[in-house]
Amino acid sequence: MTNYYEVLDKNLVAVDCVIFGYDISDKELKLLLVKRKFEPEYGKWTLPGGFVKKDEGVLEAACRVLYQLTSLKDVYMEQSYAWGDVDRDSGGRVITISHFALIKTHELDPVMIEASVAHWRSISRLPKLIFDHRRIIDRAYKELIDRIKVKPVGFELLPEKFTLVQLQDLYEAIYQRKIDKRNFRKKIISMNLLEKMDEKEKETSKKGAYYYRFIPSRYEDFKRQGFYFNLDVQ
Amino acid sequence: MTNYYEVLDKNLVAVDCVIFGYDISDKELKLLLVKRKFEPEYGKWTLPGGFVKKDEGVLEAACRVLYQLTSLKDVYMEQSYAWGDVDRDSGGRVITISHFALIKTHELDPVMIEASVAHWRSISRLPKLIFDHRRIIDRAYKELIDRIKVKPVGFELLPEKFTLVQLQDLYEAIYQRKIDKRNFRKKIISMNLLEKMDEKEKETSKKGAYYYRFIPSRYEDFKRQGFYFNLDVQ
DNA sequence: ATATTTAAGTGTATAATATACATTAAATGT
DNA sequence: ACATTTAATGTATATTATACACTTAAATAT
Repeated sequence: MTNYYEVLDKNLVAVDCVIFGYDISDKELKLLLVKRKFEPEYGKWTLPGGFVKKDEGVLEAACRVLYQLTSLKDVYMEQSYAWGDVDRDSGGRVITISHFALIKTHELDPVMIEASVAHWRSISRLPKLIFDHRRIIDRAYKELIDRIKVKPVGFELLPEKFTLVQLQDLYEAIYQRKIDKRNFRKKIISMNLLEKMDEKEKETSKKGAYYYRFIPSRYEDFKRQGFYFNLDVQ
Repeated sequence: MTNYYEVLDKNLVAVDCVIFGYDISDKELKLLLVKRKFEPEYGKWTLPGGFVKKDEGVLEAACRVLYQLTSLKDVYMEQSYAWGDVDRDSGGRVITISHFALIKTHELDPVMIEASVAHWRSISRLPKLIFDHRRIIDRAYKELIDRIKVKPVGFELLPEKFTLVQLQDLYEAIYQRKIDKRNFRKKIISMNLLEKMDEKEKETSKKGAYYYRFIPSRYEDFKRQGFYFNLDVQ
Protein backbone atom coordinates (compact mmCIF):
# COMPACT_ATOMS: atom_id res chain seq x y z
CA MET A 1 0.00 0.00 0.00
CA THR A 2 1.41 3.37 -1.02
CA ASN A 3 1.07 5.68 1.91
CA TYR A 4 1.14 9.44 2.05
CA TYR A 5 2.05 9.21 5.71
CA GLU A 6 5.42 7.58 5.11
CA VAL A 7 7.41 10.74 4.48
CA LEU A 8 6.35 12.38 7.72
CA ASP A 9 8.21 12.75 11.00
CA LYS A 10 7.53 10.01 13.50
CA ASN A 11 7.90 10.45 17.22
CA LEU A 12 8.41 8.32 20.25
CA VAL A 13 5.19 8.14 22.20
CA ALA A 14 5.17 7.01 25.80
CA VAL A 15 2.62 6.52 28.53
CA ASP A 16 3.18 7.36 32.17
CA CYS A 17 0.96 6.14 34.95
CA VAL A 18 0.12 8.09 38.06
CA ILE A 19 -0.97 5.17 40.21
CA PHE A 20 -2.92 6.20 43.27
CA GLY A 21 -3.44 3.93 46.22
CA TYR A 22 -4.88 4.54 49.65
CA ASP A 23 -3.49 3.20 52.86
CA ILE A 24 -6.51 2.65 55.07
CA SER A 25 -4.52 2.36 58.29
CA ASP A 26 -2.24 5.38 58.00
CA LYS A 27 -4.96 7.30 56.13
CA GLU A 28 -2.68 8.53 53.41
CA LEU A 29 -2.98 8.78 49.66
CA LYS A 30 0.05 7.17 48.02
CA LEU A 31 1.67 6.91 44.63
CA LEU A 32 3.42 3.90 43.21
CA LEU A 33 6.82 5.08 42.00
CA VAL A 34 9.75 3.20 40.52
CA LYS A 35 13.45 3.70 39.91
CA ARG A 36 14.35 4.08 36.29
CA LYS A 37 16.12 1.11 34.72
CA PHE A 38 17.74 2.78 31.70
CA GLU A 39 19.63 5.87 30.64
CA PRO A 40 19.30 8.78 30.87
CA GLU A 41 18.43 9.31 34.52
CA TYR A 42 19.20 5.68 35.39
CA GLY A 43 18.26 4.86 38.97
CA LYS A 44 16.27 8.03 39.55
CA TRP A 45 12.68 8.12 40.77
CA THR A 46 10.13 8.14 37.98
CA LEU A 47 6.51 7.43 37.22
CA PRO A 48 5.99 3.91 35.91
CA GLY A 49 5.91 4.29 32.15
CA GLY A 50 6.67 2.71 28.85
CA PHE A 51 6.70 3.30 25.13
CA VAL A 52 3.66 2.82 22.95
CA LYS A 53 4.26 0.06 20.46
CA LYS A 54 3.25 0.21 16.81
CA ASP A 55 0.43 -2.26 17.21
CA GLU A 56 -0.82 -1.17 20.60
CA GLY A 57 -3.42 1.41 21.61
CA VAL A 58 -2.45 4.20 23.98
CA LEU A 59 -4.83 3.09 26.72
CA GLU A 60 -3.71 -0.47 26.14
CA ALA A 61 -0.09 0.60 26.67
CA ALA A 62 -0.98 2.31 29.93
CA CYS A 63 -2.80 -0.79 31.12
CA ARG A 64 0.16 -2.96 30.10
CA VAL A 65 2.58 -0.81 32.10
CA LEU A 66 0.29 -1.09 35.10
CA TYR A 67 -0.15 -4.83 34.64
CA GLN A 68 3.57 -5.49 34.34
CA LEU A 69 4.12 -3.69 37.60
CA THR A 70 1.18 -4.92 39.64
CA SER A 71 -0.36 -7.95 37.87
CA LEU A 72 -3.66 -6.10 38.16
CA LYS A 73 -6.27 -5.96 35.41
CA ASP A 74 -9.62 -4.17 35.20
CA VAL A 75 -8.28 -1.19 37.04
CA TYR A 76 -9.78 2.30 36.98
CA MET A 77 -7.66 4.13 34.40
CA GLU A 78 -8.29 7.56 32.98
CA GLN A 79 -6.28 9.59 30.52
CA SER A 80 -4.88 12.74 32.03
CA TYR A 81 -2.85 14.80 29.57
CA ALA A 82 -0.49 14.60 26.58
CA TRP A 83 2.83 16.24 27.38
CA GLY A 84 4.37 17.35 24.14
CA ASP A 85 7.11 19.90 24.64
CA VAL A 86 10.13 19.08 22.50
CA ASP A 87 12.64 19.16 25.34
CA ARG A 88 10.66 17.57 28.15
CA ASP A 89 12.80 14.39 28.08
CA SER A 90 16.56 14.86 28.14
CA GLY A 91 17.08 11.59 26.26
CA GLY A 92 15.30 12.71 23.12
CA ARG A 93 11.96 13.83 21.82
CA VAL A 94 9.27 11.85 23.60
CA ILE A 95 5.61 12.74 23.73
CA THR A 96 4.09 11.14 26.79
CA ILE A 97 0.44 10.63 27.52
CA SER A 98 -0.14 10.51 31.25
CA HIS A 99 -2.89 8.50 32.86
CA PHE A 100 -4.11 8.07 36.36
CA ALA A 101 -5.05 4.76 37.87
CA LEU A 102 -6.85 4.02 41.11
CA ILE A 103 -5.97 0.73 42.72
CA LYS A 104 -6.94 -1.16 45.81
CA THR A 105 -3.62 -1.52 47.60
CA HIS A 106 -4.76 -4.64 49.48
CA GLU A 107 -5.21 -6.42 46.14
CA LEU A 108 -1.52 -6.11 45.43
CA ASP A 109 0.57 -9.13 46.12
CA PRO A 110 2.84 -7.94 48.95
CA VAL A 111 5.59 -10.37 47.93
CA MET A 112 5.57 -8.95 44.44
CA ILE A 113 5.72 -5.35 45.57
CA GLU A 114 8.53 -6.25 47.98
CA ALA A 115 10.53 -7.90 45.21
CA SER A 116 9.83 -5.25 42.63
CA VAL A 117 11.34 -1.86 42.06
CA ALA A 118 8.04 -0.21 42.93
CA HIS A 119 7.49 1.73 46.12
CA TRP A 120 4.52 3.43 47.65
CA ARG A 121 5.23 7.04 48.46
CA SER A 122 2.92 9.40 50.27
CA ILE A 123 1.53 12.12 47.99
CA SER A 124 2.63 14.69 50.54
CA ARG A 125 6.23 13.47 50.72
CA LEU A 126 7.30 12.74 47.16
CA PRO A 127 10.94 12.31 46.22
CA LYS A 128 12.56 14.32 43.48
CA LEU A 129 11.41 12.95 40.14
CA ILE A 130 12.86 13.03 36.64
CA PHE A 131 11.81 15.37 33.83
CA ASP A 132 8.35 16.89 34.23
CA HIS A 133 6.98 14.00 36.28
CA ARG A 134 6.23 16.21 39.24
CA ARG A 135 4.02 18.43 37.08
CA ILE A 136 2.37 15.35 35.63
CA ILE A 137 1.54 14.17 39.14
CA ASP A 138 0.29 17.58 40.21
CA ARG A 139 -2.09 17.68 37.28
CA ALA A 140 -3.34 14.13 37.84
CA TYR A 141 -3.87 14.83 41.53
CA LYS A 142 -5.94 17.93 40.75
CA GLU A 143 -7.97 15.87 38.31
CA LEU A 144 -8.50 13.20 40.95
CA ILE A 145 -9.79 15.80 43.41
CA ASP A 146 -12.19 17.14 40.80
CA ARG A 147 -13.29 13.67 39.79
CA ILE A 148 -13.92 12.28 43.25
CA LYS A 149 -16.24 15.20 43.98
CA VAL A 150 -18.59 14.27 41.15
CA LYS A 151 -18.01 10.60 40.36
CA PRO A 152 -18.05 7.62 42.71
CA VAL A 153 -14.43 6.72 42.02
CA GLY A 154 -13.34 6.75 45.65
CA PHE A 155 -14.57 3.19 46.01
CA GLU A 156 -11.85 2.12 43.57
CA LEU A 157 -9.36 2.89 46.34
CA LEU A 158 -11.20 1.05 49.12
CA PRO A 159 -11.92 -2.61 49.82
CA GLU A 160 -15.30 -4.03 48.78
CA LYS A 161 -16.65 -3.35 52.26
CA PHE A 162 -15.74 -0.23 54.17
CA THR A 163 -17.08 1.90 57.00
CA LEU A 164 -18.34 5.44 56.60
CA VAL A 165 -15.47 6.55 58.81
CA GLN A 166 -13.03 4.96 56.36
CA LEU A 167 -14.78 6.57 53.40
CA GLN A 168 -14.61 9.97 55.04
CA ASP A 169 -10.96 9.44 55.96
CA LEU A 170 -10.26 8.74 52.29
CA TYR A 171 -11.97 11.92 51.20
CA GLU A 172 -10.13 13.90 53.86
CA ALA A 173 -6.82 12.41 52.68
CA ILE A 174 -7.55 13.41 49.09
CA TYR A 175 -9.00 16.84 49.84
CA GLN A 176 -6.33 17.40 52.48
CA ARG A 177 -8.84 18.99 54.84
CA LYS A 178 -11.35 17.96 57.48
CA ILE A 179 -14.95 17.32 56.51
CA ASP A 180 -17.95 17.67 58.81
CA LYS A 181 -18.95 14.16 59.80
CA ARG A 182 -22.71 14.65 59.89
CA ASN A 183 -22.85 16.59 56.61
CA PHE A 184 -20.68 14.02 54.87
CA ARG A 185 -22.82 11.12 56.05
CA LYS A 186 -26.04 12.93 55.27
CA LYS A 187 -24.94 13.49 51.70
CA ILE A 188 -23.54 10.05 50.89
CA ILE A 189 -26.46 8.28 52.57
CA SER A 190 -29.05 10.46 50.81
CA MET A 191 -27.76 9.35 47.40
CA ASN A 192 -28.70 5.79 48.34
CA LEU A 193 -25.75 4.24 46.51
CA LEU A 194 -24.47 2.33 49.52
CA GLU A 195 -25.83 -0.77 51.18
CA LYS A 196 -25.39 -1.12 54.92
CA MET A 197 -24.19 -4.57 55.87
CA ASP A 198 -24.92 -6.47 59.07
CA GLU A 199 -21.24 -6.95 59.79
CA LYS A 200 -19.19 -4.49 61.79
CA GLU A 201 -15.58 -3.47 61.60
CA LYS A 202 -14.24 -3.94 65.12
CA GLU A 203 -10.52 -3.31 64.86
CA THR A 204 -10.54 0.39 65.51
CA SER A 205 -13.26 0.75 68.12
CA LYS A 206 -15.09 -1.13 70.80
CA LYS A 207 -18.48 -0.18 69.48
CA GLY A 208 -17.54 -1.12 65.95
CA ALA A 209 -18.66 0.58 62.76
CA TYR A 210 -21.02 -0.93 60.23
CA TYR A 211 -19.60 -1.94 56.91
CA TYR A 212 -21.13 -0.56 53.74
CA ARG A 213 -20.85 -1.59 50.09
CA PHE A 214 -21.09 0.55 46.98
CA ILE A 215 -23.75 -0.84 44.62
CA PRO A 216 -22.87 0.02 41.00
CA SER A 217 -26.36 -0.83 39.72
CA ARG A 218 -27.87 1.73 42.08
CA TYR A 219 -25.51 4.31 40.62
CA GLU A 220 -26.69 3.41 37.12
CA ASP A 221 -30.32 3.99 38.20
CA PHE A 222 -29.33 7.18 39.97
CA LYS A 223 -27.79 8.56 36.76
CA ARG A 224 -30.71 7.35 34.67
CA GLN A 225 -33.00 9.39 36.89
CA GLY A 226 -30.94 12.46 36.09
CA PHE A 227 -29.18 12.79 39.44
CA TYR A 228 -25.56 13.77 39.84
CA PHE A 229 -23.14 12.32 42.33
CA ASN A 230 -21.76 14.96 44.62
CA LEU A 231 -19.52 14.71 47.65
CA ASP A 232 -18.19 18.23 47.58
CA VAL A 233 -19.01 18.81 51.23
CA GLN A 234 -17.37 21.02 53.87
CA MET B 1 25.00 10.48 21.37
CA THR B 2 24.16 6.83 21.94
CA ASN B 3 20.51 6.64 22.66
CA TYR B 4 18.52 3.88 24.29
CA TYR B 5 15.40 5.25 22.63
CA GLU B 6 16.58 4.51 19.09
CA VAL B 7 15.48 0.90 18.95
CA LEU B 8 11.90 1.67 19.94
CA ASP B 9 8.76 1.96 17.79
CA LYS B 10 8.00 5.45 16.62
CA ASN B 11 4.56 6.63 15.71
CA LEU B 12 2.95 9.33 13.66
CA VAL B 13 1.50 11.94 15.96
CA ALA B 14 -1.06 14.41 14.71
CA VAL B 15 -3.06 17.27 16.13
CA ASP B 16 -6.66 18.01 15.27
CA CYS B 17 -8.37 21.28 16.05
CA VAL B 18 -11.99 21.64 17.01
CA ILE B 19 -12.35 25.33 16.18
CA PHE B 20 -15.43 26.90 17.71
CA GLY B 21 -16.84 30.19 16.49
CA TYR B 22 -20.05 31.98 17.30
CA ASP B 23 -22.25 33.73 14.81
CA ILE B 24 -23.76 36.63 16.72
CA SER B 25 -26.51 37.30 14.19
CA ASP B 26 -27.85 33.80 13.65
CA LYS B 27 -27.05 32.88 17.26
CA GLU B 28 -25.39 29.61 16.40
CA LEU B 29 -22.25 27.89 17.56
CA LYS B 30 -20.17 26.85 14.55
CA LEU B 31 -17.18 24.71 13.75
CA LEU B 32 -14.54 25.44 11.18
CA LEU B 33 -14.24 22.33 9.01
CA VAL B 34 -12.17 21.60 5.94
CA LYS B 35 -12.06 19.12 3.10
CA ARG B 36 -9.15 16.76 3.23
CA LYS B 37 -6.41 17.37 0.69
CA PHE B 38 -4.68 13.97 0.68
CA GLU B 39 -5.38 10.26 0.67
CA PRO B 40 -7.00 8.38 2.19
CA GLU B 41 -10.40 10.06 2.43
CA TYR B 42 -9.38 12.76 -0.05
CA GLY B 43 -12.04 15.45 -0.38
CA LYS B 44 -14.03 14.35 2.68
CA TRP B 45 -14.96 16.62 5.58
CA THR B 46 -12.41 16.61 8.39
CA LEU B 47 -11.24 18.59 11.35
CA PRO B 48 -8.33 20.87 10.50
CA GLY B 49 -5.26 18.94 11.52
CA GLY B 50 -1.63 18.25 10.85
CA PHE B 51 1.28 16.12 11.86
CA VAL B 52 3.54 17.00 14.74
CA LYS B 53 7.06 17.62 13.51
CA LYS B 54 10.20 16.34 15.21
CA ASP B 55 11.21 19.76 16.46
CA GLU B 56 7.79 21.11 17.33
CA GLY B 57 5.75 20.94 20.53
CA VAL B 58 2.27 19.45 20.43
CA LEU B 59 0.56 22.70 21.43
CA GLU B 60 2.77 24.53 18.98
CA ALA B 61 1.62 22.18 16.21
CA ALA B 62 -2.03 22.81 17.06
CA CYS B 63 -1.42 26.57 16.99
CA ARG B 64 0.38 26.25 13.66
CA VAL B 65 -2.53 24.35 12.11
CA LEU B 66 -4.89 27.04 13.34
CA TYR B 67 -2.62 29.83 12.13
CA GLN B 68 -2.18 28.34 8.67
CA LEU B 69 -5.95 28.20 8.32
CA THR B 70 -6.97 31.50 9.89
CA SER B 71 -3.87 33.70 10.23
CA LEU B 72 -4.88 34.11 13.87
CA LYS B 73 -2.44 34.07 16.76
CA ASP B 74 -3.00 34.30 20.53
CA VAL B 75 -6.12 32.24 20.31
CA TYR B 76 -7.72 30.37 23.21
CA MET B 77 -6.48 26.81 22.75
CA GLU B 78 -6.92 23.92 25.13
CA GLN B 79 -5.88 20.31 24.82
CA SER B 80 -8.82 17.96 24.73
CA TYR B 81 -7.80 14.30 24.41
CA ALA B 82 -5.24 11.95 22.89
CA TRP B 83 -6.88 9.43 20.58
CA GLY B 84 -4.70 6.38 20.43
CA ASP B 85 -6.53 3.35 19.09
CA VAL B 86 -4.41 1.50 16.57
CA ASP B 87 -7.03 1.47 13.82
CA ARG B 88 -8.60 4.90 14.24
CA ASP B 89 -7.07 6.18 10.97
CA SER B 90 -7.53 4.00 7.89
CA GLY B 91 -4.29 5.32 6.38
CA GLY B 92 -2.04 3.97 9.08
CA ARG B 93 -1.31 4.18 12.76
CA VAL B 94 -1.75 7.79 13.81
CA ILE B 95 -2.13 9.01 17.36
CA THR B 96 -3.92 12.33 17.32
CA ILE B 97 -4.13 14.85 20.10
CA SER B 98 -7.29 16.91 19.77
CA HIS B 99 -7.54 20.50 20.90
CA PHE B 100 -10.31 22.99 21.03
CA ALA B 101 -9.93 26.60 20.02
CA LEU B 102 -12.29 29.50 20.57
CA ILE B 103 -12.09 32.23 17.99
CA LYS B 104 -13.82 35.50 17.34
CA THR B 105 -15.34 34.93 13.91
CA HIS B 106 -15.38 38.66 13.10
CA GLU B 107 -11.57 38.71 13.38
CA LEU B 108 -11.28 36.31 10.47
CA ASP B 109 -10.49 37.82 7.14
CA PRO B 110 -13.65 37.09 5.11
CA VAL B 111 -11.69 37.07 1.86
CA MET B 112 -9.35 34.47 3.24
CA ILE B 113 -12.11 32.21 4.49
CA GLU B 114 -13.91 32.56 1.15
CA ALA B 115 -10.78 31.57 -0.75
CA SER B 116 -9.81 28.77 1.61
CA VAL B 117 -11.06 25.25 1.94
CA ALA B 118 -12.49 26.06 5.36
CA HIS B 119 -16.19 26.33 6.04
CA TRP B 120 -18.22 27.24 9.06
CA ARG B 121 -20.76 24.56 9.90
CA SER B 122 -23.35 24.78 12.62
CA ILE B 123 -22.66 22.41 15.51
CA SER B 124 -26.23 21.12 15.18
CA ARG B 125 -25.95 20.32 11.47
CA LEU B 126 -22.55 18.72 10.99
CA PRO B 127 -21.68 16.82 7.82
CA LYS B 128 -20.37 13.27 7.91
CA LEU B 129 -16.74 13.38 8.99
CA ILE B 130 -13.81 11.03 8.50
CA PHE B 131 -12.48 8.53 11.04
CA ASP B 132 -13.42 9.30 14.66
CA HIS B 133 -13.71 13.06 14.10
CA ARG B 134 -17.34 13.13 15.13
CA ARG B 135 -16.45 11.59 18.51
CA ILE B 136 -13.58 14.04 18.85
CA ILE B 137 -16.01 16.92 18.31
CA ASP B 138 -18.58 15.48 20.70
CA ARG B 139 -15.96 15.27 23.41
CA ALA B 140 -14.63 18.77 22.78
CA TYR B 141 -18.15 20.18 22.77
CA LYS B 142 -18.91 18.54 26.13
CA GLU B 143 -15.67 19.98 27.47
CA LEU B 144 -16.63 23.42 26.18
CA ILE B 145 -19.98 23.23 27.95
CA ASP B 146 -18.26 22.24 31.19
CA ARG B 147 -15.62 24.91 30.79
CA ILE B 148 -17.91 27.82 29.98
CA LYS B 149 -19.88 27.12 33.16
CA VAL B 150 -16.86 27.70 35.36
CA LYS B 151 -14.38 29.79 33.39
CA PRO B 152 -14.96 33.08 31.59
CA VAL B 153 -14.08 31.66 28.18
CA GLY B 154 -17.29 32.72 26.47
CA PHE B 155 -15.78 36.14 25.87
CA GLU B 156 -13.26 34.51 23.53
CA LEU B 157 -16.15 33.94 21.14
CA LEU B 158 -17.58 37.46 21.32
CA PRO B 159 -16.34 40.86 20.15
CA GLU B 160 -14.58 43.12 22.66
CA LYS B 161 -17.89 44.85 23.42
CA PHE B 162 -21.13 42.92 23.62
CA THR B 163 -24.56 43.28 25.16
CA LEU B 164 -25.93 41.09 27.93
CA VAL B 165 -28.52 39.84 25.46
CA GLN B 166 -25.72 38.72 23.15
CA LEU B 167 -23.85 37.06 26.01
CA GLN B 168 -26.97 35.19 27.06
CA ASP B 169 -27.68 34.19 23.45
CA LEU B 170 -24.18 32.72 23.29
CA TYR B 171 -24.73 30.70 26.46
CA GLU B 172 -28.09 29.51 25.19
CA ALA B 173 -26.50 28.46 21.88
CA ILE B 174 -23.84 26.46 23.73
CA TYR B 175 -26.12 24.95 26.37
CA GLN B 176 -28.81 24.40 23.75
CA ARG B 177 -31.52 25.52 26.15
CA LYS B 178 -33.19 28.71 27.29
CA ILE B 179 -31.87 30.53 30.33
CA ASP B 180 -33.90 32.79 32.61
CA LYS B 181 -32.95 36.35 31.70
CA ARG B 182 -33.11 37.88 35.16
CA ASN B 183 -31.24 35.04 36.84
CA PHE B 184 -28.56 35.08 34.17
CA ARG B 185 -28.02 38.83 34.48
CA LYS B 186 -28.11 38.72 38.26
CA LYS B 187 -25.34 36.15 38.29
CA ILE B 188 -23.00 37.65 35.72
CA ILE B 189 -23.44 41.18 37.10
CA SER B 190 -22.88 40.04 40.70
CA MET B 191 -19.43 38.72 39.79
CA ASN B 192 -18.43 42.24 38.81
CA LEU B 193 -16.23 41.11 35.93
CA LEU B 194 -17.95 43.25 33.33
CA GLU B 195 -17.80 46.97 32.78
CA LYS B 196 -20.90 48.69 31.45
CA MET B 197 -20.08 51.10 28.64
CA ASP B 198 -21.89 54.32 27.76
CA GLU B 199 -22.45 53.15 24.22
CA LYS B 200 -25.50 51.21 23.11
CA GLU B 201 -26.00 48.56 20.45
CA LYS B 202 -28.90 49.88 18.34
CA GLU B 203 -29.15 47.43 15.45
CA THR B 204 -31.54 44.98 16.98
CA SER B 205 -33.86 47.23 18.96
CA LYS B 206 -35.18 50.74 19.16
CA LYS B 207 -34.36 51.06 22.83
CA GLY B 208 -30.86 49.73 22.31
CA ALA B 209 -28.88 47.61 24.71
CA TYR B 210 -25.85 48.78 26.62
CA TYR B 211 -22.49 47.34 25.63
CA TYR B 212 -20.33 45.64 28.26
CA ARG B 213 -16.68 44.62 28.30
CA PHE B 214 -15.01 41.76 30.13
CA ILE B 215 -12.17 43.05 32.32
CA PRO B 216 -9.49 40.35 32.72
CA SER B 217 -7.79 42.14 35.64
CA ARG B 218 -11.04 42.03 37.59
CA TYR B 219 -11.16 38.30 37.01
CA GLU B 220 -7.62 37.97 38.38
CA ASP B 221 -8.67 39.83 41.54
CA PHE B 222 -11.82 37.76 41.75
CA LYS B 223 -9.80 34.52 41.71
CA ARG B 224 -7.24 35.93 44.13
CA GLN B 225 -10.08 36.56 46.58
CA GLY B 226 -11.00 32.89 46.35
CA PHE B 227 -14.15 33.28 44.26
CA TYR B 228 -15.15 30.94 41.47
CA PHE B 229 -16.69 31.93 38.18
CA ASN B 230 -20.08 30.33 37.71
CA LEU B 231 -22.69 30.77 35.01
CA ASP B 232 -24.42 27.45 35.46
CA VAL B 233 -27.84 29.06 35.65
CA GLN B 234 -31.30 27.80 34.63
C1' DA C 1 -21.75 -5.52 88.54
C1' DT C 2 -20.51 -1.19 87.85
C1' DA C 3 -17.84 2.49 86.08
C1' DT C 4 -14.82 4.07 82.58
C1' DT C 5 -13.22 4.59 78.09
C1' DT C 6 -13.46 5.10 73.16
C1' DA C 7 -15.11 5.86 68.78
C1' DA C 8 -19.69 5.54 66.14
C1' DG C 9 -23.83 7.45 65.16
C1' DT C 10 -27.44 10.95 64.95
C1' DG C 11 -30.85 15.95 64.03
C1' DT C 12 -31.98 20.66 63.77
C1' DA C 13 -31.85 25.49 63.15
C1' DT C 14 -29.89 29.01 60.23
C1' DA C 15 -27.66 30.87 56.24
C1' DA C 16 -26.86 30.97 51.52
C1' DT C 17 -28.12 30.10 47.04
C1' DA C 18 -31.19 28.91 43.21
C1' DT C 19 -35.40 29.36 41.06
C1' DA C 20 -39.74 31.05 39.23
C1' DC C 21 -42.06 34.71 37.51
C1' DA C 22 -44.39 39.81 35.10
C1' DT C 23 -44.09 44.61 34.59
C1' DT C 24 -41.94 48.97 33.34
C1' DA C 25 -38.67 51.69 30.41
C1' DA C 26 -36.73 53.58 26.25
C1' DA C 27 -36.76 54.65 21.64
C1' DT C 28 -38.65 54.61 17.00
C1' DG C 29 -42.06 54.91 13.36
C1' DT C 30 -46.84 55.96 12.10
C1' DA D 1 -49.93 60.71 20.92
C1' DC D 2 -50.09 56.07 20.09
C1' DA D 3 -48.41 51.52 18.83
C1' DT D 4 -44.58 48.58 18.55
C1' DT D 5 -40.46 46.31 19.98
C1' DT D 6 -36.87 44.78 22.80
C1' DA D 7 -34.15 46.04 27.17
C1' DA D 8 -34.09 46.24 31.88
C1' DT D 9 -35.41 45.25 36.51
C1' DG D 10 -36.95 42.84 41.86
C1' DT D 11 -39.04 39.77 45.04
C1' DA D 12 -40.92 35.84 47.24
C1' DT D 13 -40.25 30.91 47.72
C1' DA D 14 -37.87 26.63 47.52
C1' DT D 15 -33.81 24.19 47.85
C1' DT D 16 -29.44 23.25 49.46
C1' DA D 17 -25.39 24.00 52.42
C1' DT D 18 -23.55 24.77 56.73
C1' DA D 19 -22.59 24.88 61.63
C1' DC D 20 -22.80 22.58 65.66
C1' DA D 21 -22.95 18.75 70.47
C1' DC D 22 -24.88 14.95 72.62
C1' DT D 23 -26.15 9.91 72.89
C1' DT D 24 -25.12 5.05 72.02
C1' DA D 25 -22.75 0.70 71.96
C1' DA D 26 -19.40 -2.29 73.39
C1' DA D 27 -15.15 -3.56 75.53
C1' DT D 28 -12.18 -3.14 79.44
C1' DA D 29 -10.83 -1.98 84.03
C1' DT D 30 -12.12 -1.69 88.81
